[in-house]
Amino acid sequence: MTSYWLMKSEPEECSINDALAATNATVPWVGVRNYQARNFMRDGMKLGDGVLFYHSSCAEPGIVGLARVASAPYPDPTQFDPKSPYFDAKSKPEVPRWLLVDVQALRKTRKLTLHELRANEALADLVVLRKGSRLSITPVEPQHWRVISQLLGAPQQ
DNA sequence: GCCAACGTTGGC
DNA sequence: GCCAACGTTGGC
Repeated sequence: MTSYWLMKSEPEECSINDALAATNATVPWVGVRNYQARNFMRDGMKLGDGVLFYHSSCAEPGIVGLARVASAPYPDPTQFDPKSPYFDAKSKPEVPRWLLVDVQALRKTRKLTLHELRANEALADLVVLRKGSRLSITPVEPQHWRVISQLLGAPQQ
């Protein structure tokens, strides 16, 4: 059973273009340091799940591409790298605290802005739009996925 | 840069 | 196990 997810990335860290330019258009989703988001990757995600690629912390946040879950969960190597901003001194290699999945970008879409998402009544219950939602990974209900797919339209350059 | 809304930490 | 203090996220 395929599930759907929305994954936030800061475009200065890893934009949809960066992901598409990577080998196999696949990037390890490093840096998740929130237990709830980690648990979505660990317990919820399956290979091939649909992903909405979202740009956050930028001038115009919004969905910018379609992607898919491209690996099983595995330990995030940056937690063990003292030079990484994501280093976690409390995490031991024997018992990794933080996991990630590989994400394969499938295509760029037009930007479906946060403003546009909020304006759409059919998306009123979209998890990422809930008041106070801060998670970088949120589930997307199938009906929301369908609505968003419609809104995204044809592939963009 | 502000700040609301969370999540985490650590003293007790 | 409570909860105050602190840190983080992310839109604006």
